[in-house]
Amino acid sequence: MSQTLSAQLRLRDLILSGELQPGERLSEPSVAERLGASRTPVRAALVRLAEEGLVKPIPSGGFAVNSFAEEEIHDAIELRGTLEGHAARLAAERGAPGGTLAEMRRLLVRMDEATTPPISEDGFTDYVALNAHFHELLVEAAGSAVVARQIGRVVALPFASPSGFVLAQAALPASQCVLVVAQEHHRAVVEAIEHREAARAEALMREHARLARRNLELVLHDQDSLRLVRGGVLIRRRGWA
Amino acid sequence: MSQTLSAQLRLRDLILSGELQPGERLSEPSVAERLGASRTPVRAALVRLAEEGLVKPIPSGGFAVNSFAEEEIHDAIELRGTLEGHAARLAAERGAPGGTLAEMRRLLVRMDEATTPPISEDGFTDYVALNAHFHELLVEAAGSAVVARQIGRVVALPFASPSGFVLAQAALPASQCVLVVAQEHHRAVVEAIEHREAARAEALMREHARLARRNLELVLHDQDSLRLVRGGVLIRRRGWA
DNA sequence: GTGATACAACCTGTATACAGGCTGGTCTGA
DNA sequence: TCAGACCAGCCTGTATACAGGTTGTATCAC
Repeated sequence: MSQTLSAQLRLRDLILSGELQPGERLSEPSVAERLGASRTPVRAALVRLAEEGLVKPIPSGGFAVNSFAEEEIHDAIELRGTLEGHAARLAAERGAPGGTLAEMRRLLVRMDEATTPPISEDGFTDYVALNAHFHELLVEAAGSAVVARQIGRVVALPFASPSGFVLAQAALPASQCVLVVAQEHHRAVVEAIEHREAARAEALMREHARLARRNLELVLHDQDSLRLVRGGVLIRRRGWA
Repeated sequence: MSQTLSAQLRLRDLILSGELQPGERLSEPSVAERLGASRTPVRAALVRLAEEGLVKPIPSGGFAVNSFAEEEIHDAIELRGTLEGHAARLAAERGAPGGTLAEMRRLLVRMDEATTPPISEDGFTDYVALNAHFHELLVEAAGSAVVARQIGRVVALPFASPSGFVLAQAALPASQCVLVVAQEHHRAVVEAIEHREAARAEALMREHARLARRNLELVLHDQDSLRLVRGGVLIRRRGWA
């Protein structure tokens, strides 16, 4: 593995885990020393993380750990809904590859199994992986590299990703019902794509993203579950410093 | 100006003007010599252009000038329509700042003047600038940095930008009618945002982007007008090498 | 004549040295 | 005591040297 990639991954972990505080300046020499690399790959890694949004350029040069207002995350999730709706619509309009649809259906069965009440902790963990895969397949079904790239950029922020709040949700009451609704969305969108019902497919994915928005609000008022959200430490809550 | 920014701008110009051919490998030493900079800023510029999409990473390392299939541009324009529709909907739902709306209305008047038949060549040039500004204001009206950033990424590709095909359009018959329709969209979307008609605002911007798709098809069958499209040399036409 | 191999040129990834500029603190004078 | 200026440390942007790997070509063997 290249030093650049290694630095990018480790730096991302340090940020998302909260070891590097939001607002903290990331000087190249200090990061380089911490990661045991030279300034060149560290610089490249910082540029990539800035692209992802985890790090923000400082006017006088260099980068600092970024933080996110609740409204921004709101917007990012809604934007994901619109983009995934776009992808679902394209898939329905143009027709999705048979193999992709078949895999989505297989995934639906496995997700049903994972979400059959009572849901164990492992069930949630399994669901996170399966759900992420499902959303990847949806993008694949649209068959557009341009759309895939764009969605990838939004989803790069972990709390904007489809599975961002699922684990935190597990710690909340009534969480099992939310999963049931989410599953229904998944099932219905596959059906809509198969039947070439474009408007329905789009509307479903938009509504689907709304579940994440609701989870966001719930989680923000529960310090314990917020810790379960990857990158949750970067979230600036309303009325906080 | 920094060497990095200078290299980025000049390299972008070289690519969009066709001086660097699509598919051509851009080795750091050769580019550095051409631009009179050292490898470090050239490398940074290449990374940024790769982010924009003008340049594509090569598996074995380094970058090559990218090219675009007609379908990709299709998709990029439709994606822009969806994102601008998203922005228009947000603006209508949440309410746009009064100042922004006022400026959009002022712009409408000036665009009307520029597009009153018969339209001179200067009229088209003026319209390009005014149109670009109008679309920027639409994004501003949505009041979301997340959305603005995302739209900015799509629009970075010149032929996916709102004014990408306007100049080429000037060389085509019936072009004046298209401008009239586009203007009607502009007028209507401002009205929709003012009246908080979210669904209407969104649908209008989607349809608005379709005009660009139609222009794309027209232009692709007219070699002369294709030359007027910035970055047109990067477009791979169907059935071409 | 063709295929495989070896070599040479080149290119990327990385480390590091250097110059210019910014920041923060301290000291001095009013 | 407070304000302003100066100074030192640090940091970024840039240039360049070096090592490892890749590509393309030329040559040799079959």
